[in-house]
Amino acid sequence: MEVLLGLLAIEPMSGYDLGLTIRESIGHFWNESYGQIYPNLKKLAAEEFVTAKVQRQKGKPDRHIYSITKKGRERLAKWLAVPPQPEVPRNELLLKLFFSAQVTPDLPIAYLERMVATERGLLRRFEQIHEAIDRSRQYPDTPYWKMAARFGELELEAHLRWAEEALAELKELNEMSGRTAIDAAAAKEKRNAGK
Amino acid sequence: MEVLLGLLAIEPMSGYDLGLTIRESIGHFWNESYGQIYPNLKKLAAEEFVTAKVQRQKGKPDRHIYSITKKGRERLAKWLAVPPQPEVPRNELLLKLFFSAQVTPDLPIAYLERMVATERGLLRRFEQIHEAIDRSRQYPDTPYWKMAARFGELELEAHLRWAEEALAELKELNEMSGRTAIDAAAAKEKRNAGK
DNA sequence: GGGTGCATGTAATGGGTTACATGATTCT
DNA sequence: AGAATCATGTAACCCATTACATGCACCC
Repeated sequence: MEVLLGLLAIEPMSGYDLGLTIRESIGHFWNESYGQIYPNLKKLAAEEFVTAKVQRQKGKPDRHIYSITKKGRERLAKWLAVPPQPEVPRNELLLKLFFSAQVTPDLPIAYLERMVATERGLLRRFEQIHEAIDRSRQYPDTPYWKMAARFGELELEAHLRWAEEALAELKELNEMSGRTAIDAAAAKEKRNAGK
Repeated sequence: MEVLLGLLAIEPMSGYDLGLTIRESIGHFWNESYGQIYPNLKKLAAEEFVTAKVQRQKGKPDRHIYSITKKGRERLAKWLAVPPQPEVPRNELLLKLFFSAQVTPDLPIAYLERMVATERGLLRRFEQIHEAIDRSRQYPDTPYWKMAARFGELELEAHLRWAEEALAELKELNEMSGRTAIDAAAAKEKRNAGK
């Protein structure tokens, strides 16, 4: 709901564009589906937080370009003044890892390797985001946009460092899984005593 | 749903205990409310993934102790074998920061300072979690539990480093906000050219 | 000819939180 | 006396995703 207001405060655009913009520029910390965007735009228009102009097109459907109103800006400012509530995280990968003693270690190993691959790709995307922000020169916004992007970058780096550490340990566990649990525990004791 | 199965695979317990356990040991990456736990336990029992035993108490309501069945373990293993889907993140703080050009910088400054305070507290909690895991000696599980806790730790550290970096920049922006936007932009240009 | 992109929208479905209700005990 | 803890459970509600529907244009 308020994301729409926030983005329209930067620039008027259509519901479709809002979807694209959300995915491309704030997708790493926020998400909104079209099944949410279109009905919410209607509600915002009904309460006069935004106004719509129809733009006819040939061959393609009409575009509804939404602009924020003064009333909308007030509502946005009011929302921005509400301290953000701590989120309830849900990390399925960690949950499965937590229960992985129930299966063989090669399952979590595969998951972490997949995670490393996708996150490495994302890391490169952040460089592009920074460059895009630098090019845009939308003055008062840019420092905030960069901070948000930087957050994603630092978090990703932390994830990758963790994943490497965890993978090393999982592979050790995997090698030991041939022996019995007691042997494995003893081996670990010995190693820890050694250093 | 499957969290319940996973936790009951470690140890039989009541719905109430499941709620406490989730909050205390996996609360940093997963959450489940009682409005979810109790109905789901009923469903799991109806499909024979778990069985219940009633434990009478004086003064307090009866406790329903749930245990996982063979069928339940199979279902858990099957679920663990499904690759975890990448989550849709939602970070309200970052979203508000992203739009903060609409307000004065002291708003995001306050939010980040609050975040730093709460996360520092959490960081200390992680030490306790590690110690608790070390004490428990629940053999095959402990390495996985430690990895999950380590994830939370590293992520927190990354957040804190980011917050310090961002706070420094926000305070700079705040000092400049007395002058006009053009002055501020010019000042930044100069600084960047200087180094 | 068939897939993809543009562009809007609705309906079904599912997931989850919050609030409420109960009732005894223990702590402040 | 009043609040908090133990312990279960239900119902109302909100939010969100997914699937579906439409229809033209463009590319292979």
